[in-house]
Amino acid sequence: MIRILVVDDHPVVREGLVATLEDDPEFTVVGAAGSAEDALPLARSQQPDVILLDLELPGMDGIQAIPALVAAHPEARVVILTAYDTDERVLGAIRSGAKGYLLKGAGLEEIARAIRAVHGGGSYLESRIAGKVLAEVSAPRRATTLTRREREVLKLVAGGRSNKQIARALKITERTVKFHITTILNKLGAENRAQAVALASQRGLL
Amino acid sequence: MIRILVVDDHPVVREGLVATLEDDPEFTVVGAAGSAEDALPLARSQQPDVILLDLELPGMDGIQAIPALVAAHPEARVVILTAYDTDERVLGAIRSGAKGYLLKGAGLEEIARAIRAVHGGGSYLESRIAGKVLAEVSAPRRATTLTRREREVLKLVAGGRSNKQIARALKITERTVKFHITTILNKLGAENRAQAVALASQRGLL
DNA sequence: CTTCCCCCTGTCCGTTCGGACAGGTCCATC
DNA sequence: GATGGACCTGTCCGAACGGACAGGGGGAAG
Repeated sequence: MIRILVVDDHPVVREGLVATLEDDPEFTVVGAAGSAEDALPLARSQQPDVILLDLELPGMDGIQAIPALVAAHPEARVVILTAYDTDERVLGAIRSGAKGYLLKGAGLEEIARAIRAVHGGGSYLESRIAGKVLAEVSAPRRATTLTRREREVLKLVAGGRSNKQIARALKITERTVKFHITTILNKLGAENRAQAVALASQRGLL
Repeated sequence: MIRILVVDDHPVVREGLVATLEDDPEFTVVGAAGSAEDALPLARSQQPDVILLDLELPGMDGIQAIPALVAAHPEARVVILTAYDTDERVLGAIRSGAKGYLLKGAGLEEIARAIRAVHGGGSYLESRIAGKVLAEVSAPRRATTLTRREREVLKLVAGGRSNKQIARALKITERTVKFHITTILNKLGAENRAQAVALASQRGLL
């Protein structure tokens, strides 16, 4: 009997998961929450074997929630079930300790397979996700990680501000703004600021 | 007894909706489909009173599916239940004939309310959605609709192409490209191409 | 203490943008 | 046949952009 905690802010999805998991005699849902904050005390008190976690949550971010949940109950194995499939999200979740990653749209049998896999000490990545992870380890890591300052600059660029305006806003020189933008373009592989905004947007960096 | 057809490509959401709707004695689910193509014959054969429709579907787009479903069974009232809340999606769905619009995250009672409302000949818009619709009718129409050509140009801009490159790609003059871009900036209310890309991206125009 | 990373600054220069002026054709609707 | 929308083109010009050169300071980790 695998004890499961469901964390999803959509009532429909949450109730659907609870109902269908309960149908399977090898699973029992010991708790359901709509936010990471609500899930933490449940993880402590209910001692679930597996936590099914959505990444898009109100309040605390899903990625941050993973270590917090594991800290609350170290035996728990976390399986992500979300609509997001950007590299940042996927790799962030894996690095934070998720043992499974499913995309919404996954069939019920696949969810069951993933739960069994991680409960048995293994891991389960949906094929599309597995591909991303493999690409990450095989490629020496194309620096997609922008520094805090670079993200600040990029957000202002996306807001339509000119270099001069950004300089004023951040209290730095226009020259420094140009420097940051050059770095951003290199890291993202963009030709100019417009493409940088497009790439950042589709990778969820804004 | 309100007859309902559920259309959603996520098995979890679909099953969750079916299960919880069936719990309510005033509803009966007469069919469930994962795509518009599968839903059309069901709409014809099952004659549902209300169709719960997700907008993100494989194959035929959800917005296009609305008139098709209504054509298949004119008595049906369509309620949208989706994660998208961009102006384009919302207004597109309403214009296409949707009578209700709910966001994923809506509670089960709210979904029930919406179904009863549209079945009674009324309509039901979640408050956030209602705000968008009101803004649309009150404001004399801020032209958010880009022409085909403008979208073409904007996509190339987002791809990092310069005006000269766009001109070559579209076999027009660089001057004409500038003309289109000026129009795009005005329509989107952007200061420059970078912001235009950001706005277009978050409104789902790319 | 050295190394590495993030952050900052400077000059020079060719290219690109975007606004403001003004004009044309094609096509569907009325 | 007129009207309006989408699409196209032209010149001029100041401002903005992005690359290339080269350099300094502070904090964290080894």
